[in-house]
Amino acid sequence: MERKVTIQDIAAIAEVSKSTVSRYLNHGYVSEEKAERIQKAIAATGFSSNAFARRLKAKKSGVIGIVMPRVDSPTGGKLLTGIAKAFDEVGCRTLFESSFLEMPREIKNIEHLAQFGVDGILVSSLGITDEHIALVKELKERDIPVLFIGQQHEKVRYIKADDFGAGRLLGDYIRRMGHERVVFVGVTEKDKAVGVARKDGFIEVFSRGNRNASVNFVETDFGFDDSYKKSEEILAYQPSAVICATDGLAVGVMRALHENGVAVPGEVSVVGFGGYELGAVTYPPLTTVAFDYEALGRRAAKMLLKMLAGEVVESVSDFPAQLIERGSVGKVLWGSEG
Amino acid sequence: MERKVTIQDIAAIAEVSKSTVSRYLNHGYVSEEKAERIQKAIAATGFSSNAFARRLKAKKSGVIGIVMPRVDSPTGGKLLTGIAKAFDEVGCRTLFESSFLEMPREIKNIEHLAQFGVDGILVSSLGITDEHIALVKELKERDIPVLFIGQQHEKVRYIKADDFGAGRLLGDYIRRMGHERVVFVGVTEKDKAVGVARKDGFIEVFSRGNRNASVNFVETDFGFDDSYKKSEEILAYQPSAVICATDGLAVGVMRALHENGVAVPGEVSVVGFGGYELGAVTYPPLTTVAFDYEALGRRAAKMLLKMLAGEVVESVSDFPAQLIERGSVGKVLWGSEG
DNA sequence: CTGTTAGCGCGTTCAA
DNA sequence: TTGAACGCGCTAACAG
Repeated sequence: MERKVTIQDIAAIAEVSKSTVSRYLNHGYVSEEKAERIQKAIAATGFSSNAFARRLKAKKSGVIGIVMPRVDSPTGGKLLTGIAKAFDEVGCRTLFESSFLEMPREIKNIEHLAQFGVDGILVSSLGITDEHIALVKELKERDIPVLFIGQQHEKVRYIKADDFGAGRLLGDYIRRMGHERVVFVGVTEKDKAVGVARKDGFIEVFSRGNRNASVNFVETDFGFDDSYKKSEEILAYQPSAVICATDGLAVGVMRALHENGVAVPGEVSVVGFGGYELGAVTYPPLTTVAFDYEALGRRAAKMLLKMLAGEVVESVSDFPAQLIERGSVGKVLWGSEG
Repeated sequence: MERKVTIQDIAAIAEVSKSTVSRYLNHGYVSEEKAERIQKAIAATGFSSNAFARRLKAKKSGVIGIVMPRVDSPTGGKLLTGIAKAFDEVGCRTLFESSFLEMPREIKNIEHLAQFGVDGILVSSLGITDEHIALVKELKERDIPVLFIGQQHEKVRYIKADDFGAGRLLGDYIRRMGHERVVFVGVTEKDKAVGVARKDGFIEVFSRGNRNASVNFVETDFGFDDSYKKSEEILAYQPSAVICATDGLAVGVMRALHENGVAVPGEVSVVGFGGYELGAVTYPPLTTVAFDYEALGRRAAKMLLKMLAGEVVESVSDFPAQLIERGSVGKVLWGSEG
């Protein structure tokens, strides 16, 4: 590898023409004898074909574009890990861009990546707008498939965790634990997945046919500090349980409760969504509805690979959640409320 | 952007030759008049030059390769964020690969990226071996600069946090708080930064000229669970303070202490290295020595950019740490030990 | 099954 | 200052 090894070089070493090498690399219509010589030459030089040159002709670069809002979050990190592993296994490279939580930037990222010449694009989205749809349509004509992660829209292909189901799971659980007066700490409804689906799922199961059920809603930003600051508002409702749209929010609430001398789960129960490691280290450890984001990432990668191969894939919106009972939810004794 | 816009297309629109467009894009030896026409065409089409084609000729692709052990960690995520921001600002793309914590793979990643044709490589390393050095030397001849992050070796360019200084900072602090009998919970010495420098720095300041100082060492793997499991061994030394090489380790120790009914910081103090958010949500919140990994990432990116520009840069090993006093360290009253 | 030939989109000569 | 012609490394079409 003294300098860049080209297909030309190994053609010379193996004493064949470059096209034979190319054929060996791509389809395989080569005689055993020459194939072996080529194989040796490649092994000896550590050659791997230049993706830039290949893309020019083959329209395939082996490079996948990835857009994420951020990676410095447990969710984003796990997701990217799953994606990276899956693509790594099939020899695909990943070109990474971040939207830094800005929606307009997300669009720019996709355009960028497409113009760059990636084979396909994976977008961990903040929300799918009309602009997204138009862009994806254009890219489809240019044979660049796009798969969205984490948000849904019937006009595009997507894969997302079952936020609604997760909400239902928690609604059922909290109800069975005897809670009736609860506060749901959520985020902006612009986020259909985290802000709407989780809440709706919870309310549907929790409130259905239960006259005594009471759900008050408190909106915060994402993040530990934000829910912490809203604790006064939350406590004013005198809930027996606080349901938080993310684990980060839940941890903030727990901290506030702790500082106000409110016992968890003795007096107030707290639950979150996410299953972050964060929640495992608190006192008490946080009960949560967990998504396996790494698995979600892997599956997304595999879906895109299928799309690349021209197969038709169906969107996935039921990627399952799992209840992890740790120690932050208690059973309400009959008549103990108020 | 109906289909891929090429330099040819905008040449036609602007009624100039492709080479004029190319010149406009790269140097700028174009008449004002034509420059304006070209400028308009580019804006109208959303054109951006095809990196694959460009790399073929120009040997510059505007793509930087990044190798990281993992991203599903607070450290990795912050680092990548800083890197991504800095490169984004100058219009560089980032090709990402993970070594998945395997050292041999780290080498493969670098080779891969180089053969792919990236302009330069940033490696968040697990440790710099002779193989690394040889490879970097080869790549230097091919004009592909490599910058290591997090590990040091005099034969390569690197940037790393001042682990030794961080250890000293903590050694001084713990000593001033009156502790004498402590346990240092560390990781393998193969990791020169985390496993060696932090410990050595701590011991140097903590023990110097203090006959009563006693530091026992317990080795664990990285990770919350690992230190948790070693708690018995740690407590057997009856320390008044436990120093942990990472915050994750510290949180595991705190949990074990808590479950054993040992008050923190009342009976035993606990500190970590890292400054992760993780430590901010525990009870008590964890006192720690923090590194600003996002800033570190930005600085690394800028260093590589300079190397790309042909400037000579010096390795950095004093990226500073900062003590964050939260609530897990108490003052030892005179004579209260044992 | 194989080698020859012709571009992919771009940057860089070279004359003009 | 400009445009024409060439080639980067590779794959695909062709003829053998």
